[in-house]
Amino acid sequence: MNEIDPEAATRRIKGCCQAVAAPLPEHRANQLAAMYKALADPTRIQIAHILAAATEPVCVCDFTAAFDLGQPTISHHLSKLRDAGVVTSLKRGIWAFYQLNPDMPAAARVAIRTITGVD
Amino acid sequence: MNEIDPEAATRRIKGCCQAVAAPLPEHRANQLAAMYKALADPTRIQIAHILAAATEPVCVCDFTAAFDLGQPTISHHLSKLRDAGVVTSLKRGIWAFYQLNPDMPAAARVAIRTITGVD
DNA sequence: GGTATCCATCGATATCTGTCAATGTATAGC
DNA sequence: GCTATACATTGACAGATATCGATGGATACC
Repeated sequence: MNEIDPEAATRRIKGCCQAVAAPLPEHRANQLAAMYKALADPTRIQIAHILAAATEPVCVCDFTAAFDLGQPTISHHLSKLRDAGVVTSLKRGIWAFYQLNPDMPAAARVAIRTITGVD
Repeated sequence: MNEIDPEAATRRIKGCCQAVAAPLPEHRANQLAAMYKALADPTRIQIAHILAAATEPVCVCDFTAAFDLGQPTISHHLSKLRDAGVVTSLKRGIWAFYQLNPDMPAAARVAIRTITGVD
């Protein structure tokens, strides 16, 4: 009703409160949080690093060889990255290959560049 | 002993394996993962967004007013960001104010720029 | 000093997450 | 078809996390 919330005005007089930026759209905040969550694990950071350095899709067996983790765990991490749109997968015969998603969200691309240390 | 691991050679013949980039130093992967973990929450994304848009340190009471969350929960999120080195805090009288850490890790600075949509 | 306010910390709890062992599914080669 | 291999999925479990209510510590004001 009132243009000014009297309680807020009182608080402002007391010297603590100020105008604050409008929040990001909820879906945007969720989207960014989900992307960072996908990268919020050392193993997935390493996977992203390996994929960023590779010139061809990388076989899952290379990941299971590179990390001291069970095959289901590697599979779990890869699917997290795939769900986040960071990587894509393809099957060739028996093998599954992963690569960075060429259509990765822009925010993810920036993060990958950070991981590779390009800038 | 041998220069070539026969089992690896066999697998290579089968067509699945390839040379893969050396992993990042463990501490670097952990550091990046911890930083992304700090931002892997919608509320903390919003907090970072507000701080990036602010010209002065922001009072905790502004955060408790901006989010539909209890005061202890806000305090929890702020301390997560502080532990990650993304924000710093100061007390003035009764109030606590938070701002982006001017000496934030470079990777965090890139992430904040992503959140604000500057690039 | 007494009281009120702001914020951090503690304790509890429900949910999420990383990991492994076991199982399922699909393909290749015999 | 049978077997072996590669990978995904499921189930289980320990540890982390987001949230809240309650409490505690510090400061301002009377």
